[in-house]
Amino acid sequence: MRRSAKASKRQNHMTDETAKRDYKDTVFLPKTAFPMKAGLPQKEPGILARWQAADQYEQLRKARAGREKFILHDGPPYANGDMHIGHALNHVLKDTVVRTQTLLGKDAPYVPGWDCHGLPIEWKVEELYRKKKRNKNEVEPKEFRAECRAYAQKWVDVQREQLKRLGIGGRWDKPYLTMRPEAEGQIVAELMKFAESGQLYRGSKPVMWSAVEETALAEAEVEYEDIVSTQIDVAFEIVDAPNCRTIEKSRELGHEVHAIVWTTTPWTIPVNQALAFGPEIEYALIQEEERIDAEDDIWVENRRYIVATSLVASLNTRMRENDHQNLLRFKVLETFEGRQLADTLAVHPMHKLGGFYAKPRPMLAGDFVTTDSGTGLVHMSPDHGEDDFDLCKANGIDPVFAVMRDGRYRDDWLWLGAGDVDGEGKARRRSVINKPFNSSEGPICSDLREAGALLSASDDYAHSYPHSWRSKAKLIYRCTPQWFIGMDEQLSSDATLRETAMKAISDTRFIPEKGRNRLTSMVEGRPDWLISRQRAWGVPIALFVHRETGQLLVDTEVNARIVAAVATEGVDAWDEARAYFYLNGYEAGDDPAAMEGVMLQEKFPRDPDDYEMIADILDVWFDSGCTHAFVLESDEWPELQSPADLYLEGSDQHRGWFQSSLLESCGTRGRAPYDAVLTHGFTMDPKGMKMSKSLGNTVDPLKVMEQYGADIIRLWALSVDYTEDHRIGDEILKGVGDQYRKLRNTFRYMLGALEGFSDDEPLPESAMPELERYVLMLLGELDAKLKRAIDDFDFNTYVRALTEFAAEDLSAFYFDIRKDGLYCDAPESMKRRANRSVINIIFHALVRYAAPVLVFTSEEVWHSRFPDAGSVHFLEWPEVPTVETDPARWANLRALREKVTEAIEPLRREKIIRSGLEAEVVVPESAVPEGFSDADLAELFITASVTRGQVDAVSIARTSYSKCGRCWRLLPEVPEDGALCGRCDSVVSALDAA
RNA sequence: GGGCCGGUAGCUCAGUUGGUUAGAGCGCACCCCUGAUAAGGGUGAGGUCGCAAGUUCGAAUCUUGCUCGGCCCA
Repeated sequence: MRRSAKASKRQNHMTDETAKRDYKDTVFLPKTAFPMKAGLPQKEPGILARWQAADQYEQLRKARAGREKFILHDGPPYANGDMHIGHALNHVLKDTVVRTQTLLGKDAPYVPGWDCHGLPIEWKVEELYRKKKRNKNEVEPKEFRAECRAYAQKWVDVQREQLKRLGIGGRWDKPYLTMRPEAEGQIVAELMKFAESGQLYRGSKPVMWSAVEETALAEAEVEYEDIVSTQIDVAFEIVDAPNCRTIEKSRELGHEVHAIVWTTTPWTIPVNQALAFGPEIEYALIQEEERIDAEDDIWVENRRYIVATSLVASLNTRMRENDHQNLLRFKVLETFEGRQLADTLAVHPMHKLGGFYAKPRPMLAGDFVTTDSGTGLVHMSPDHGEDDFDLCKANGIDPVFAVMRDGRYRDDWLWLGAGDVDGEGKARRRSVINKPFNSSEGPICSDLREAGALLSASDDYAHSYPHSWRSKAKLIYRCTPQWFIGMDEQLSSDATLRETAMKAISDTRFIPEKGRNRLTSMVEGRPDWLISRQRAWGVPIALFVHRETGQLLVDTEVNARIVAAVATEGVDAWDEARAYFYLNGYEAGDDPAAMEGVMLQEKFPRDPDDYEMIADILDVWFDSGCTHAFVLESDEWPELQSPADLYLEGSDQHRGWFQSSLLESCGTRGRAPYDAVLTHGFTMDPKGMKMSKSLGNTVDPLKVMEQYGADIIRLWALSVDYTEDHRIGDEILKGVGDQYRKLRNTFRYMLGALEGFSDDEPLPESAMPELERYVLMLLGELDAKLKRAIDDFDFNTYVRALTEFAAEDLSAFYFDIRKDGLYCDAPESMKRRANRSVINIIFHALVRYAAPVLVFTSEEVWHSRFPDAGSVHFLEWPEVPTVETDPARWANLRALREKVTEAIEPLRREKIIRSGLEAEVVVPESAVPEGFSDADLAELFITASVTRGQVDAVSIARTSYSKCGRCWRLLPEVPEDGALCGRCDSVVSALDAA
């Protein structure tokens, strides 16, 4: 019977003097001061401080001067509020792009920027005013803007520190801000280019309008909420239907025929100007079939109605639910095709008021009419709907501007205008978003009911409706004068802006590719670009319009004066007091006749009174669309150039910055400002649900940094598939932490293994054992894979390849096999030197590979080995040796190794074998790849011995050899447990002698 | 409501033009080691590939519908 290891040990102690010696001191264990525990939250700020003190960004620019450039142009986040997880992901991706390109040896500068103008900041400042009981209208615009500027600057500073803490490297001492005068001037200059090329025009258009804030809102400022509205069915009597026999026949028989429209915005009925039908839709002539106990006698016996056939049933339902007293049902008399309604005329229910209401309302064919809901007939008010506006415009019907800024009808409006009072003399006029005003009992419904035109009205229609994101007030469409950039103007280049942009999209690389579709479909179908806003905090639409002719003044000299002024003084330079100068180039008091070189027109100075000085400002999307002009092309950041290699933002920016930049650049420069566009998805909670403060499922990156460290957030951001939506949560972060520790320990082991590694120790690859050569080949494969991943911006693959290499090829395979040699071989032995040479090569490669990902930890690792060296981030991509080995042979070897470990396991469970070193292995001869000796196999499998036999499967037996007291291997040459093997004996002798 | 995108083990991800028992790493369970030790090694259990039809000899992969989630738009 074999002695158990425990028993033999005890016996050695009792019987053998030499076995008592503890050889631990003679073993070359890894030694390093690099701690296992990271303590990132404490450590990272110190590393940051060192970078800052060393002026890292500037030094890096110098180090890479003259190299091929890679320009990632930062999309400006809005300077409002703390960094959130979306910013963190976005900036980690950007930083990783910059750092990987830098690592590849390129000069990859990064100038961060902020979007500073706009409504959200105005709102914050106004909120502060309200708290102080100040009225914004009493504040000088200049003062108000100064406070907006200060507010934006405050958040720029806050976010800057937060992003720095994340380890984002960049020109933090000089970021670009859209509110710098230089930027504001360039933005005006860009606007002038559109004006000068004839792409800019003033039009009117229904825009999302807040009657509370008294402003048009951008799409991004609109949010949809579920509300309950009043729905009404209104009858418009048809007075002429030249192409519809069905209607005419009925009319000839003495019936009134009414078109029924359905709406959830009763307030638009007073501004109705037309009706729309679907030419492909089938309509029905209907009349009431039964009615019980009609009290309100609006049901005229001889009336017939027109609605879409498929919607008769739903109309019936509304009628019934509307009034339980009057159970009535319509029956279909006849049907006809919608196109027969062409040239039909109806009259407004309030036509008796005369004036605006007297004119017959044409019925127009509209592609947008559906039979999803309503009646298949749509009431049109060009003032208050986009479809309405477009269809009416096409038919020569102009908006009437009946609703004022504050949401009330104009004073002179015939119905519900200022003079409209109820029986008690109270004004009936209210804001059109007022709920009672629209209700079934409100003045509109009452009047329609009285006019016999209200078929149904119920305050029960639940739907999603646009609201202001700030005030939460309901929004309306309201027609207002606005400035546009035309998408389909034929330009001198012989292409329209739309065509130029489409071409630019096809010339752009998209990562992932699906972004191309998205941008294409948006540019393809988008309307003209609305760029004006009626607000205070922004870049002025610094234009003059001749009052008499309505002509936009396009004079390059005037424009140049304005641009120069804004570029030095900022947006406040657009001041009425300066109008004379801008228009004429000299001050009002000067006598042009007395001036030298005076041009003819200057003798007849332009009178500011003849010109309207536009008070609108530019939408912030125009600002940010100009960043390429005032950042990439600017002399202020000489490290940059245009076009950018890459724009990188969230997928929402297809509609935002990617598009505004594209249109701006195509309109002024004929091409995109970028060669490639990378988009990332959004970060969700652990269940894949959107994060929101109200749900309480947000993850605060600042807290994650406090708890785990910035490197963990970075590793997280690079581990997920950023091209899609992805998740974050405690479990996920814990997993990332595990992954981090694995990498960290691999580095720690290498640091320990390389302790005292000197310059004359490395061996050439040619002198290395095959295992070393194989591992170098694996490193070469990894290297190629990582390079490809960088080219593809595929950081997920990058990180995975890196961690799998560290865990599988190094930790579980190579390091495990070579532990024996590393710990126990003589320091000068070739095998140990080869091993350390390879670990050294791997160390230099891995610390570089890891640097763009774990920016802090890699620095810590690097300085742990080379305390006096510069930053790891100055290093370039490693040159890994190219080594030829037969990969298939090694793959087979590793497969066999797995079979062996698998076979050992049952014996381990039965306590027959503990360590693999106690196993004598027999492997099927056929399974052993060419060229490995039995001794090689024993070493690679970390077993006592391997022999090959004519067997089908691997078999294991416990060895009868004794265990070396130093290296713990069980070998035939060891006389008894605790004695030394030959190798250890000579090493120990040498040490003892020394 | 419309357009686009996505739903593969507990987690993060692979799955080439449809083709043998759907893979990896981590985590987990168990075992070993105690000379990488709040580490290291090994083995193993986890998936009706969102659901349902269809095409096909054969579908995670193609088609349709549904469902859940996301972005954008209304």
